[in-house]
Amino acid sequence: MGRRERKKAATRQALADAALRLFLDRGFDQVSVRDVAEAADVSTTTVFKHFPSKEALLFDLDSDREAALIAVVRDRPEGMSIPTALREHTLRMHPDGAGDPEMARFVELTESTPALREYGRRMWMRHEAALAAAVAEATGAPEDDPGCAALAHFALETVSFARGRGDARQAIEAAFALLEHGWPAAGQR
Amino acid sequence: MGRRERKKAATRQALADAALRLFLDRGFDQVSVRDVAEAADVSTTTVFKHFPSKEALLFDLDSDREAALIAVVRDRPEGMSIPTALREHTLRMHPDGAGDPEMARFVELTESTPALREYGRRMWMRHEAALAAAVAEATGAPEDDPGCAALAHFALETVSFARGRGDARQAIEAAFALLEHGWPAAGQR
DNA sequence: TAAAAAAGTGCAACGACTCAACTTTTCTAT
DNA sequence: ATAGAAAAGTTGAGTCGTTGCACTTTTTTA
Repeated sequence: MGRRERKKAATRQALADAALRLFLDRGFDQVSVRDVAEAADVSTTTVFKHFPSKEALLFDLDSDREAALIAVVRDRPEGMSIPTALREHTLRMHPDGAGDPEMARFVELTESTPALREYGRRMWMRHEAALAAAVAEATGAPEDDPGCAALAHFALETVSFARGRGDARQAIEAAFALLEHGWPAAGQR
Repeated sequence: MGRRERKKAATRQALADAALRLFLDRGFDQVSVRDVAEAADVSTTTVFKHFPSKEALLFDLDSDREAALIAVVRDRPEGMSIPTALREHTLRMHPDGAGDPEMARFVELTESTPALREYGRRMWMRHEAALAAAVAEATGAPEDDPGCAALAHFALETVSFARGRGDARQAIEAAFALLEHGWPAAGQR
């Protein structure tokens, strides 16, 4: 790895670090890209050579979540339904305040800033096509089967739905119950 | 209605008209707010006194869609399930190229411009809470029941899901079938 | 090793949007 | 009816995110 690539990676890291620190400190909207650039001692243009947008400064660690999602569908235990497997995965991934306080502050920041919420949702929803394909593969349906695509879409949407509700865990469970069993008929309610 | 309010409404209408014409003509990103202001013979700042954003210039006719949504749930025919009623409503509202060509061009514009797609979705999703309350009311569940909220969320998401898929009608039907009957068990697939 | 290609950096600019001030219109108290 | 206050419309100057163009630096190629 040449000196050039090392310096590039260092600059990128310095930018991400400075951004995280400043955003947590003052709030996303109270920090300008110029501030971040200055804190990392580069020009504002350089920021956008490393990151496609201001929001992207925060969502740097974004890889192999798609792979995990697909593996959950493909490698689920014998007899477990796809919605159940996805529900367990979603609940497992969901950041309950239990983790370190740094993470808690990060989650609080992203959920309370509209631009970040929206960006996070878009990033998450990018996996819809891949997940739909995995579901189709697992059930033997045609690759672009609309039912599989709908399940993929709604399963991913679940985390967006859980946001802003009081009890996120309960919301996720209710949403997946609907996907698994459908809307209860009038008699059984 | 005084002269003042009339003039205000006239300016607002002139802005919306100019915006629609210019956007359809050149495309959303190829028209600046300044262009719209100039076409309506006001300053750019005035535009933002009438509309909260550039996107809002297009989504002016936005009222009583929520009322219709709630009425669909409340006044559905005896014996018709809520998901079915919402499915019929969604299909009925969906703009198939059948209407006037002006509408077709409008739909094409909003669907091909990312900023407009996103904005349209946000506006549409604003009705989630009201729809969830209507569903809870209709089933006798507590007002903030997570299952009712999930149905409302997913039912609205349906149109977002149908976007970008080849056959929108088929997509909507598949999505509502999932909400109505749940994910088919392994045996019946 | 020179030249050329590629990549990093920065200045200046554009477009969306806001702020503080100014003007005009409407309301209210005499 | 009218002066003065309050409300609302309008504006020019500025901020912030983001991009095009020019320049420097590093790597590759002849």
